[in-house]
Amino acid sequence: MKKKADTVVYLYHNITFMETSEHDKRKCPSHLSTSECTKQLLPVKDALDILSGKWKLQIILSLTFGKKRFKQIQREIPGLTPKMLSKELKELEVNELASRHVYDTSPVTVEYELTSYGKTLRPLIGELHKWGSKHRKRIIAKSGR
Amino acid sequence: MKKKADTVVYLYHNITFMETSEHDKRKCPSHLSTSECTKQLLPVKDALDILSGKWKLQIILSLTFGKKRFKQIQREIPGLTPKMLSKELKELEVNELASRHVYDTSPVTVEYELTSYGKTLRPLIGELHKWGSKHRKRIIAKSGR
DNA sequence: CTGAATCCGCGGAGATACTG
DNA sequence: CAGTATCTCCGCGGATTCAG
Repeated sequence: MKKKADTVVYLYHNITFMETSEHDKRKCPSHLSTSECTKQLLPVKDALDILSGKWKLQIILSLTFGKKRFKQIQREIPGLTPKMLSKELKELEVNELASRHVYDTSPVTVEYELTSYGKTLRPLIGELHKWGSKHRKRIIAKSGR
Repeated sequence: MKKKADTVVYLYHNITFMETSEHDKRKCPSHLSTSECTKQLLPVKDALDILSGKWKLQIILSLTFGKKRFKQIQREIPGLTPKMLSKELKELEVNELASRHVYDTSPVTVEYELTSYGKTLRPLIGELHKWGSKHRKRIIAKSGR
């Protein structure tokens, strides 16, 4: 968890802050002012970071169907290794999209669950789905298959 | 441009097709049926592919402000090399989000422009922006800076 | 100016094995 | 079961150079 690296600070949430003093035009499209950049571009990237990647979406989708245990999720998503699952779940937790509950059984039971905040992603995913469907149809039509 | 690789076909649009015959549970979350997977997951991924990556968003954003020449775009986006810009623009073209016009001057002039189809991304980006902004505020508040 | 070609290094992710 | 540790490999993307 780095603290500072040049003019940009990365937090563990994957959120990029601009150091107001000196970032200027260097990390930002030059047709935007500094504040415009922060306002326009970064939030979109934040949202994208949450959803993109090879597994995130599938994990989120899996959790929308209810509480799941670690192994359960892994079984549902072919090819997903424990290392990756662990990493992704941590990110979801840090961003408060999923919650982790440990039950003191033996061996341990851990359940993951989408938080109510996590469920606010629904409409966004809906929009992605809407546009994606149209796009898919359009492209398939073109390539004539 | 591969044609077939196992049960999945990748086209140059980055669209993933399922071979209906045998993909079954192998490339898909097992809690979804084959058709469900195609219907639910893939379109969202399509949309995500269009927008994610280090440069795509900035390029699209740059083009929303009007026609631009190659070098012009590059100048506006710090750190963007011609190789990457070229690659990204090709993808946008292939997906019909941007169009390329060559003018027979000397040296050559090439202009890029968002297609009207490309502009249909607007609401989607708007949604990403909306959610991303909220998320950003939430996380910043938590980490108390 | 608008790219294409080449080289190369780093980090992300897979495979495998291991621990509490 | 729920992860961690270690190793390895590959490919993205940066830097640089060249061509039309």
